[in-house]
Parts: sequence; C-alpha cells; structure tokens
Amino acid sequence: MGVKEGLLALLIDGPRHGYQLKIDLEAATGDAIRVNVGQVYTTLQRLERDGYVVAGSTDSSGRVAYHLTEDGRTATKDWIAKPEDLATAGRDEVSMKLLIALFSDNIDPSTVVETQRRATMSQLQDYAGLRSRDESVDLAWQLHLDRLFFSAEAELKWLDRIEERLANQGDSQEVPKRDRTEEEVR
Amino acid sequence: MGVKEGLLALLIDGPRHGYQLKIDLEAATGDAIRVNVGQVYTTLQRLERDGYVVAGSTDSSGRVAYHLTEDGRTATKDWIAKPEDLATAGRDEVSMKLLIALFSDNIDPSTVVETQRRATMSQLQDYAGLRSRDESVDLAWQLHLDRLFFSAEAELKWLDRIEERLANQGDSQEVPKRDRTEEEVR
DNA sequence: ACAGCCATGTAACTTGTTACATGATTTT
DNA sequence: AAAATCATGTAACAAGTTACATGGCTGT
Repeated sequence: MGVKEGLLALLIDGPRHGYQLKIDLEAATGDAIRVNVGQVYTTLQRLERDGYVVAGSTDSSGRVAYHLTEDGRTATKDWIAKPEDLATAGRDEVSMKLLIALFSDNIDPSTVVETQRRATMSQLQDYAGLRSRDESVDLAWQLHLDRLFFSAEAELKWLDRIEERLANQGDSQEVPKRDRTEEEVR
Repeated sequence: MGVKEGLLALLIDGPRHGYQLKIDLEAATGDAIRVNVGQVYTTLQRLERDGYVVAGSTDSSGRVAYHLTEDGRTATKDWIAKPEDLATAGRDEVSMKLLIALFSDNIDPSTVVETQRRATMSQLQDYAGLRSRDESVDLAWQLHLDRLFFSAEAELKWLDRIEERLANQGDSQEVPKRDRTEEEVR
C-alpha cells in the first residue's frame, strides 16, 4: 500500500533493522496493517537502491540497521507534509462494481446495492460493538476502528443515494428518503 | 485497482475488442476511472493466459474481439455477487500517515491532522459545488461525485475524532515509549 | 532437546503503469 | 494534406505478495 512511505516515516525516529520495522509498523497501526517480513526486506533493498536509506554494518547477532540518507529524510518530510488527495479513493472495488452494473444490460444494480448494503451494515455493527466495548484498548486500534466505522457509514449513505437516484429515474413516484444516523446502529 | 474485474464485467454484455473496452470502462464510470490502453491489452493477455477470456479471430480492420469463457463468466458472476470487504479500505495513505505520526516521537500528529483537514475541506467544497451545479450531467459522474463527497465527509469526521481523542489523553497520561538502546541500533 | 520466536534474505509471481512503436481510418 | 482518433501491441519497471531457505537465540 504505502509500505515504502511507512518504513521511511518510522526511520525518522532512528535507525532500525528490518524485523524491528515490521514489528513497529504493526504496533503503530494497532495491527491494522500486517506486512509479510519478506516485503520489508525487499522494500528496504529498493529504498537503498534509490538512495533513501543506507544499510549499516552487520552487528554481532547478524542484524543490519538501516538509516535515512539526507535524500530520504527530505523525501519523508515532504511526504508527511503533503496532504493526500481523496480523488484516488474513488477508485475502489465497490464503486467500480456499482458503476459498471449501472452501465451493463445484464447486471442488476439493485441486487448489487442490496448485497453490499447488507454486508456493510453488518460490518458497521461489528465496528460499533467493538468501539463501545474496547474502551481501554490502545489508541491506534481505536482510531482504526473509528476510520472503518466512518467509512462504512459513508458507504451506506452512498448506497442509499444510489437507490434514490435509481428510483427517481425509474418512475416519477416520490420515494421517502431515510436518514441513517449513527444512533440508528448503536 | 480492479481493471481485471472491470473488463470481465463489461464482457458480460458481449464480446468486444480492447480499445472498445477502454472506451466503455471510462464511459461506465463517467471518466472517473481512466486507464492507459496499454494496460487493457496486457490485462486481456493475462486474462487469456488464465483461461477467463479467448480472443476471436482478427477482423478486416485488424480488430480482435475477446469473449468470456465459461470459467470467465462464472468468475465474473461470483465477483459481482460477492460483497466487498470494507476492512481493506482501512489501509489507505491518510490512516497510515496519521497512525505512524502518533507512534513517532518526531512527527507532530496535530500538524498532519490540520494539513489533511484543510485539503479535505477544500475538496469537499469542490465536490459540493460540482454536485449542485451539474444536475444535468450523466448519472455515473453524479454518483462518483456523491461517493467522493461522502468519503470526504467521513474523513473529516475521523480527523475531528482524532483531535478529540488526542485532547482527552493529552493531559492525563503519557504514551509509553519503546526502549531503544544505543547498542541495539549500533 | 526441541519448540518458538528472532532475523535475514531470495525466488517467483501478480498487477499496475508508462513510454514507445506501428499503422489504419476518419475528420477538418 | 494534416491532424485526430482508432486500434493493437511490446518493453520495462514499480510495487505488493507469498512461499521458502537458513540459521541464531531463548525458554521449557
């Protein structure tokens, strides 16, 4: 996803070896992001090739600490300072599936909407349950849950909107719109 | 992204050649998804290799129509019928950046939140403007805008929540820090 | 002794993506 | 005639991912 950037960002706190980076990345994201260790090493090699990190010498226990170069430090700070563009987020599987369903003559969009709605509703309730239960749990995990919760909420709103637009197109009958709020699920 | 699935889904409506698939994919998504034509051809080759499509014979004007195999049709219907899991959506650049900022000793999360909030706010307003202006525009584009709008809204809610949580824990307790010794890093 | 974690790495593969080359047909 | 669009394809690389191989260290 952005393993490259993630590793660079972690290295701002100081040099670390590959395995530690994996541990830290998972700790930082409350286990929300799991990476295969192998990927960390290949990514580090690529970062070294590109001049963002350099490997220190191997220590007594065979560990190799990587640290940022000046280029790497600059690039990382730039990455952190630059806000992410949301527009790329519109390219997700759900949107694509729905939009193609609407375009197609052989796929029923309503069915897709309903299936997706049911799945997302169910996930939303799972997240809501976890959020209210695990109050004591670590911050990263809580925030990750919040993120998922709000995303699920937004997706449901969108699915509702699709049905509205479909209904307004299909016949002239007015459809009562529902406002799904946070309270409804809790 | 899901170009593979997108092409397969389009082919359910009947065989088409590569260039047409590119046109249709962009039409279906209201130009929200732009693909390099080259990618369509490589993807089609890979789909043929995997037995999901077969290339028909080249016609008089050099066009090659691809059509679904039985396997391809089955796989595509499965893809359409299967709801997408939201959990993978949590792996985005914004979340990663924020969570790492919170974990790090050298990145100020508040700054990241503020920067991102400003950018997302601005995008949200752009979307809102486009949504109210382009009433007559095609459905796919409207829905895409809706999607972006709701996503931006959700992201803002999340950023607010982060600040809340940061404020609530700011005075009471300090974040436990990893014990990284000099030798460990060499 | 042996199970399990620590730690590094390679091979092989997939998808996404761009740049480029080539030529036919259509529009201006 | 020139420009734009239609249409196909290749080369090359970036990034994600898994499976596998190897060996050291630690606790029971």
